[in-house]
Amino acid sequence: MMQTEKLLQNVRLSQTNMRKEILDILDDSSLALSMNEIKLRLKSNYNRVTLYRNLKVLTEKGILHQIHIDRQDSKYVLPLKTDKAGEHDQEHLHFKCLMCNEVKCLTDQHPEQVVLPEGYEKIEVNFVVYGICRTCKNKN
Amino acid sequence: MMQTEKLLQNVRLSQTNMRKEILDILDDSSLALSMNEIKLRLKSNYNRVTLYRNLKVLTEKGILHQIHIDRQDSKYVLPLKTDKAGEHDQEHLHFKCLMCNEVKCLTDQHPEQVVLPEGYEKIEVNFVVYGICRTCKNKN
DNA sequence: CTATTTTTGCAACACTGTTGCAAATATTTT
DNA sequence: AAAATATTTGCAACAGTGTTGCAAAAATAG
Repeated sequence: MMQTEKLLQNVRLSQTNMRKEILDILDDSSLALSMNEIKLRLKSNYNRVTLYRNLKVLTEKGILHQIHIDRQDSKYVLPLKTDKAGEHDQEHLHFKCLMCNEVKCLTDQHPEQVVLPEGYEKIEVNFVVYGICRTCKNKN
Repeated sequence: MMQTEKLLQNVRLSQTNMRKEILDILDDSSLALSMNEIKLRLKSNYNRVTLYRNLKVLTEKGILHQIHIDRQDSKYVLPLKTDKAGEHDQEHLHFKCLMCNEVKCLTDQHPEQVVLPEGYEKIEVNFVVYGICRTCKNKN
């Protein structure tokens, strides 16, 4: 169980219905969800711009994490949920199934420490593996 | 020096001006380029749909490699050029500088072999590190 | 409860992705 | 090399997402 109120309070964002719903939806989901998948699960008919702005601000504040799957597809996750200890930016891989398009966090797969050339500074990483998931594989 | 003709011939694509220009542009560039960056370097005023279709087909045929930087940004490289031995899909990291937006292939950084859960099949990977490059760092 | 701040919905525009189709170009065949 | 065939191009058009400004609505602070 998570308290969405606390999350919003910590970063000084107002407690609006849409924000609480977004966090609940992502908390309930075992998969990373796209903006549109989130939109479909919202109870009321909210405006798409508002959703866009909320996903943006929640990501900027570090509450959500955005995974850049490909040009047409980016997904959001609640890292507080998937990572054990509340470590926001634990580096881990993401897997996208090219058949069912589902995206999973491979939280047990931490990439080795990235070594950048002299003088380069790392801020964030985005590691995606594309392939076929077990469920889709068994369908054939 | 590369022979763009051979590349196109190998995959049975017609030798059109735009295709030859695209390959030359990417061959000349030390950086991964976006669709728009390629468009700006084309000599004639080609149609954007044609460019889109050519980048798509060249990527599908394996001549170009597309790097998914983020939702608004994807870049193309000529892997034959950057990888030594003509190994197309050598897994390596990409680095995007968040100040100058340049994208470099970190060809000497090969990620350790990815281990997927039982029953999952890997097809492709896309690993991007975001940060600040040396040049931008020295400007401050 | 009122004043202030933040958020929402709407209109509007930009850019990229995407398709269908006819005209233009490239390739193959004779 | 010209004709026949196949491929590619440019254009129109539409969809989806990103993005901004602004007034109305909602949330928070006093």
